[in-house]
Amino acid sequence: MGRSIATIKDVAREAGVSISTVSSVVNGNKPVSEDLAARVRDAVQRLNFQPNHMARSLHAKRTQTLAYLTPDITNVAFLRTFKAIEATAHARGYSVFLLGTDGSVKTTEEAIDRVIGLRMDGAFFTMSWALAQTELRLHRLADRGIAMVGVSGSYNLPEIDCFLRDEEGGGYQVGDYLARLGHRNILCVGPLSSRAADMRWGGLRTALAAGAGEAKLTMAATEGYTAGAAYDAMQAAIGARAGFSAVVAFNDAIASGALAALADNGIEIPAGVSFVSFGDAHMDFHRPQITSVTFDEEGIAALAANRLIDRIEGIVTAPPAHERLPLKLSIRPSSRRIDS
Amino acid sequence: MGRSIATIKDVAREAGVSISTVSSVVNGNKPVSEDLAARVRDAVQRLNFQPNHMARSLHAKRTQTLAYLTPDITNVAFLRTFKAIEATAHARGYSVFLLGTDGSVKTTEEAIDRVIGLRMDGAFFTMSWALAQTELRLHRLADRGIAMVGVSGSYNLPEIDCFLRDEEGGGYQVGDYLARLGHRNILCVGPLSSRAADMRWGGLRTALAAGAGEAKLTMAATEGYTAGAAYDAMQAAIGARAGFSAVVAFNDAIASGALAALADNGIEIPAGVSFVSFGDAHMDFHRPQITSVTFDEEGIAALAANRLIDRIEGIVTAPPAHERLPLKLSIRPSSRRIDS
DNA sequence: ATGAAAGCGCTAACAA
DNA sequence: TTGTTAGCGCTTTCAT
Repeated sequence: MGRSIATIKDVAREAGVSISTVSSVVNGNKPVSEDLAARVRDAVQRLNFQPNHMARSLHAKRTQTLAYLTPDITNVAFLRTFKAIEATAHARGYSVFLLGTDGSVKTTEEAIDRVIGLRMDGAFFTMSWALAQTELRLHRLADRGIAMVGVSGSYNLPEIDCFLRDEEGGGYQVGDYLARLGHRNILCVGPLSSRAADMRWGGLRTALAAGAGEAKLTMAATEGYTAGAAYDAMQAAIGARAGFSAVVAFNDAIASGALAALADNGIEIPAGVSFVSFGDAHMDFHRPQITSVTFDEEGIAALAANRLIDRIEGIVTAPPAHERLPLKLSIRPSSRRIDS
Repeated sequence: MGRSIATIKDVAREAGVSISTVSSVVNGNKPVSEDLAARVRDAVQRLNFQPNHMARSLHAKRTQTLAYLTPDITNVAFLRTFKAIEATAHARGYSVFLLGTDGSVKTTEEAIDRVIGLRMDGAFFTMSWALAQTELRLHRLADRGIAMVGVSGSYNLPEIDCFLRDEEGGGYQVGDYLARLGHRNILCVGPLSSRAADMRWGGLRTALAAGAGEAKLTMAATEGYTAGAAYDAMQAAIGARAGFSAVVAFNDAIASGALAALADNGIEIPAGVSFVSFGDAHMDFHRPQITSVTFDEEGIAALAANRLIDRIEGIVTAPPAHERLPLKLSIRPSSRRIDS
């Protein structure tokens, strides 16, 4: 146990060469005679040498670490994004920290402090509401030359690359679909004061207006994004006899709470009511399967990761791009045609 | 943007003091006259100085970073553990990397490489099967003085502190409960060659033997831990008319696949069959609610995190402890009494 | 092709 | 109390 870790110096001594020669061999960036190179490789092997990352970073002023900030590390969609980001990052030699913000400004600030403190090279942001509140302080990162990109979420920050979802388009697809099935009274369950919600419900409303003369949209507002809140909101809506033939849930967590409330009231899907969700592919095994708006998390993640690293490494210097990636409506048996 | 980041030197110049004075003020470990201290704090403020973590670590030979290795970063139970670990770690000044191993030896090795490469101070391991396979190579960490503790999972590694779950006790509770309800034919869905499975089914069997003279345990083996695999296994068991009155699922992912298969075959819970799961509290909103074995993830995580850090900081030097923390059976409406 | 030496930003002896 | 200085382990000129 006492055996201390081998340094480049130890390797140099062991191989009988200078430390700069060792460095050249290890990094393979400077020509070295085969003879010495072999001896160095040998010594590295014997001593189990691994370059000290701290020393390297200190010199390079780069740490090869990134951060992924997201409001809820428990949300499967974000996790899938993280995983994909990590894969790309690892492939390019970067490690990434998963930092939860709990959707609170304070925790977000702490996370940002951490990014700065650890001198991370870049950060991915889930473009959520709390983040937008923090926006003003994001310059702290920019000032220090820390690269940033936005993923998922709905807020577009003009200063940075953003790879977001076409929420409006997604909402439109849902509305269009429901309208075609003959639905005229739709209950939306989800948070009220969220940009994402505005866009989703907005798209929905547009489609309804276009496709189905008279249509009514009722809101069942949840406090926050939890299944519990959705359960309560749904119970309230049922109690109020809101009179709806279809329910649209803001996301899978919301969906699962709403579905539970529906079940507890003996309302069956799709017989009693049709159900659609903005899904995180969380509920593949729910029965009946839920029609939902899905998204290529992995694709967007790879895009974002490569862009961030390209910025860091100076490969891309163009002005920030703002992309809205398409959502797809996966139709499953949770909705049915009704007679008007 | 071009503005480079302030170093301790800049602060020293700005405040008109020596760098060691700045250091003392920043770290508050050496007495400094109020006059100079104030000037330093001012300069720090003005220059927005934050000590360079790399430089610090280089000197300290400590990075204040930890790793949490787990087979599936998508599993809610592990994530909750991670979150709790992170909370404790942050409170004590450490950051933690979430590293997925996909339950594969190769990926686990890569994760270990990363731990070494980044010179992390310690690592949490989910004591899974793949990890046990890697066991022999874990000495690479030990050799370098990297602290380790095991959490969750079932494998006890004698060399390190382990905070595991009392799987057998959990299994026993399930068996006891089911036996009391009169069940004599029980189907177990889950992986076959897993230590955790052995222990869970073992406890179950013991309880059955103790409580219910003749009882039959049938295995529906899944390949891996996915809901998809469970769905297939359950379908097969139903097809084989295995004749069971109760199903016990290995975990929530398995449960969700099995439940889907049951539903697709028109078998209702608990009317058609009783259902119990080793749960990750993933399914609070499933209907009917599932009786399940639950666990205090947060508690174990805090325990493990504090222990790991205590080891790193030399606060604890006692020989490795091996604790098995109790599981609790949360009874919900998914099981019913049957007549024998 | 090889090596000596100067930092990278910080901490901690050691002097003053 | 304050300042000077020698590293921590590595990369990278710059000589040789």
